[in-house]
Amino acid sequence: MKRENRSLKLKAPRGTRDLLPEDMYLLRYIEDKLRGVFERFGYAEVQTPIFELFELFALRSGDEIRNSMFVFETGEGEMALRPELTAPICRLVAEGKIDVMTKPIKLYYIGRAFRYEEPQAGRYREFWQAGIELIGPRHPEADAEVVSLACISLEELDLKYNLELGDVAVLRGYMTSKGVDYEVQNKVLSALDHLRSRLRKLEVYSELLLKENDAHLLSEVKRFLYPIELRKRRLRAKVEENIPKELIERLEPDSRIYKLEELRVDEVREILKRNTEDLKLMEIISWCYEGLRTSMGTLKLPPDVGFKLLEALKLKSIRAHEVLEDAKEVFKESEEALREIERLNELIEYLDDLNVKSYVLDLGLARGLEYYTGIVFEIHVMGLGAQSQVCGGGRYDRLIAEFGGPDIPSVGFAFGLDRLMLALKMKEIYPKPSVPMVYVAPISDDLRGAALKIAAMLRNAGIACEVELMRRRIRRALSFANKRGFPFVILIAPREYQSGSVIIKDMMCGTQELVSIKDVTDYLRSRK
RNA sequence: GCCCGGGUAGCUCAGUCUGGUUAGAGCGCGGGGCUGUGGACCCCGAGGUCCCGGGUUCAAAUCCCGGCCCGGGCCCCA
Repeated sequence: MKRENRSLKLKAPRGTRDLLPEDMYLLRYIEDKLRGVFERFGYAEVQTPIFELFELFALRSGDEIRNSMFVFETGEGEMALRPELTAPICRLVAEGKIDVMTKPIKLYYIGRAFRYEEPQAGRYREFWQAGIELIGPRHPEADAEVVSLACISLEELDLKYNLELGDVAVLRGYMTSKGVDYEVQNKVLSALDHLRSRLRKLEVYSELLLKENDAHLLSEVKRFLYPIELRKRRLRAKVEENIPKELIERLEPDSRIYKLEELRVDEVREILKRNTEDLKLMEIISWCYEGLRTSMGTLKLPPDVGFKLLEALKLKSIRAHEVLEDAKEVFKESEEALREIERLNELIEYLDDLNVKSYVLDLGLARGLEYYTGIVFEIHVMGLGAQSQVCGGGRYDRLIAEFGGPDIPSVGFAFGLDRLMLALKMKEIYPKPSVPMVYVAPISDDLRGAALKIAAMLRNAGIACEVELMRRRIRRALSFANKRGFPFVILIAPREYQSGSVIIKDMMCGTQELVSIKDVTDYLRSRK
């Protein structure tokens, strides 16, 4: 008690956490549910090392991932704690450890991953992932099954969710038909995703302003607009001859953003609206005139392609068929894109067959990761704060080949178990560890041995029980048993024990019975 | 890296704006009321370097400066 807690320097590192019994129980519960669903679909569990050669993750991931890994040097090369589990699984397959002739290969995993990032709600440096990889089929029915598997998993956990479905193959198909290099495609797709999230943000601000027009929100809006304004001014000042003048002139600087608090709400919203257009324009300038950095130098996207891609941002709706109709119109000149749209059409039919009917189809959804080649999807659970995404996945047909394995297509997804835990905890009713059925308390000190004997007998018979170990007096012992929630207490009293019996007290209703020691096990079994 | 909020008893927190004798509450813990009986009973008790360092002041948990740590948000993702 008098220990100096503050002198204790050893605590769990930032971003990690200790899972207490209640947490572990919930985690195992989720694991069990997911295992059940995965195995019902024919997936088999694998486990890969917690660390891998740094190269495995560095190979295809962007610079940001590079800096967000736990890396350490060994005598046998640079190692990294895995930041995700898809790459290790692909490595495993590429190594030829699984018979790739008999397809499909269905694998699942549950394990920890590590990222060196700033911790936040639902985001840790050490976190749990559970996911599946379907290796072999390249057809839409495989995609559909994977998506429905993710949905069923959440339904099994009794969680309400929102599914967002996208497909980078359409945009890739379009770009390919326009002769855009694969690596440039990757850059554009992640840039598009980034743009998308910033545009959404502007919308959110605009809505929030109507409700809570406070200084805090305004200063946040200001901070968001400031860099945009800055870039506008720079672009205008630069006068790069290769950027068309009419584009630059559309980017009008607006010094009103420096004094937002003096403006009316509708004026601020108007500024936000104008900035959404400006953001898109600047993206075009960046892609098509300034160029995108790739391993082969700075490459530029043809302007007509750039503008076309921006149109993809509008291809988003819960009415999937309409999105596809619009997409056909937008990409009508590209046979490749049309073919992918046709395939998507097939996919949504299959989803319908699998009862996946409510989702947002969004062709602008690209998910930051660069290795996706087909469908991509995200699943969100409301109420989790900034980290609402509990699942992310998609198709990556080139990954295994990139690791030096055979050219096998695959689809997969991963759940964030930490977030699932949060989501379940928020529901108030979530599985909690059970208390042993019986608590054995002696009434006098000389009967402590007897208590141990009785407990041993019960445990032998498979009945979970605890013995009073704190030498509490009977009153405190019952109080403790009550607080812990034991259904039954066995009181060992001198007189009764002498004649071969104990007192069994039902803590629910308060009644107690004298039971002969040899009948205790059966008595408790019958009361179960 | 940037923007908020926080650090006071084992736990959850009040007190801080408006500085002032022994720093509080609830829960928990220990004991008693009751030789051997819990749940919303009563009484008593233990338990604190008020995150650290410096400054202002007759006087600092309280005000100022610096630091550390924790939580939330931006970015990115699970």
